[in-house]
Amino acid sequence: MTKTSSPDRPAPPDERHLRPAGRATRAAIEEAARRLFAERGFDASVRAIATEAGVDPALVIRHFGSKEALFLRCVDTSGSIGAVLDGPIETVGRRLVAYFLQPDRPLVRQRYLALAQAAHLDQVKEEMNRHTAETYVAALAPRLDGADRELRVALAVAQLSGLLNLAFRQEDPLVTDADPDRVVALYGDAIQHLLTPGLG
Amino acid sequence: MTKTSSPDRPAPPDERHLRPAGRATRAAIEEAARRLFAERGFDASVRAIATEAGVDPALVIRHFGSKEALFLRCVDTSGSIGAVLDGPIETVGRRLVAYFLQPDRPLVRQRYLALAQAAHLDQVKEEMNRHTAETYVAALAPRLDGADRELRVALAVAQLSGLLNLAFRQEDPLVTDADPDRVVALYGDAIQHLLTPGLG
DNA sequence: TCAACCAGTCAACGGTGTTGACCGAGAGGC
DNA sequence: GCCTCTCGGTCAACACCGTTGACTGGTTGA
Repeated sequence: MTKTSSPDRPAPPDERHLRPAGRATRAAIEEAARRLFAERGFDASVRAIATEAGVDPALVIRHFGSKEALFLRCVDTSGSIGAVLDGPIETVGRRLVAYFLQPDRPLVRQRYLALAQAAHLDQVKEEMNRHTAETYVAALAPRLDGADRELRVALAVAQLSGLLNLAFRQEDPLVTDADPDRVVALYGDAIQHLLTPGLG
Repeated sequence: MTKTSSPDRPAPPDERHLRPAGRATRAAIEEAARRLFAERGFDASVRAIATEAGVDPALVIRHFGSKEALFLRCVDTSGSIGAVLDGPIETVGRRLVAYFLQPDRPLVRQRYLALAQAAHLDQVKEEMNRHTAETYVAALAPRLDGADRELRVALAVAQLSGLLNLAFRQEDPLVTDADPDRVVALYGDAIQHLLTPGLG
């Protein structure tokens, strides 16, 4: 008796064979989750998301398996960072810092805070490591000179994460009260020094 | 009617006027908390700490006020970092990285993970900012040349926290699998570049 | 002696993520 | 048209969390 079509009872929904009603509420849950995760980070509770979507909390789990899986689906790490990485390699350090610190892009801040808050979950860790490798290392390492190209890009990502940590999460006044242009110049050059030691 | 000596009922214990029995169990709770916080970070539950100490969970709160306060008391940020900071300023970058990445000091790793995990708590944020200012900025800024001395030290701390984040929390294989000596050299020089731009 | 106070226990509150039992409705096969 | 079966959804409950307040005993100081 193969149990391919009827896995016991709880039956995890497979995205495909869903009826229109199920697809609609599923979308409503995901939309509510995106909004609340952006507002409160991983602290947004499953029950609050369910209330926002006008649905029973159990249904959230039934549709997405777990809070962690729903979170991963809602927080996409993609963004307009590609254009920054594709620009001139000699000035990518300052451009990266300027991109993440721009005050008129609250989504960047929100996304970082949500991810940093949930970084203890294994799947989130994997996703972030994958993002580092497939976005940053893939874009920059081939364009570098010298040894340890991939490691140097990874360390540059570490520098970036440290700055965002102190500025957004830690909110250290020494950084938040500083002149943003000075931060871009100083920290951007430090990143640049790791990527292209000879220049600058 | 001044309520200086009798604040209603619950009476927060003031460390001073404690009977020997109270002092003993208080110490037992703190010892259990230190062990469990080191093992599991902030996820260690008050109930688990109480069980480990052979005590009722309510007593933990009665003695320390809250889980957060107990955590702050147990995770001290002090260490042997002072000696590293007091050494030659021209090579402090590499020495800092080497100090934190040394594999034979699991306490450094544990302490960082516990603090990073609890960084969303306001008092933990304040404590970490205070530590940055009083330990790192106070020790290094007066010995630097040029402008933005304090900001540059704070940004160097940001660099450090980013490296520890990627190495300990994120466990990015690009960093964990790399040759530690290369990481010390590359990242240490990047920090050094921020502190003493002219040298090296 | 007796009142005040400390040490400690107990049950409960409101919150969390998650599970399993249950029910109504719609779709497919005969 | 009926019957069956699966999907959509609700409900109550579980186990855990941090925290609170009421309560009991034992010790201490006046």
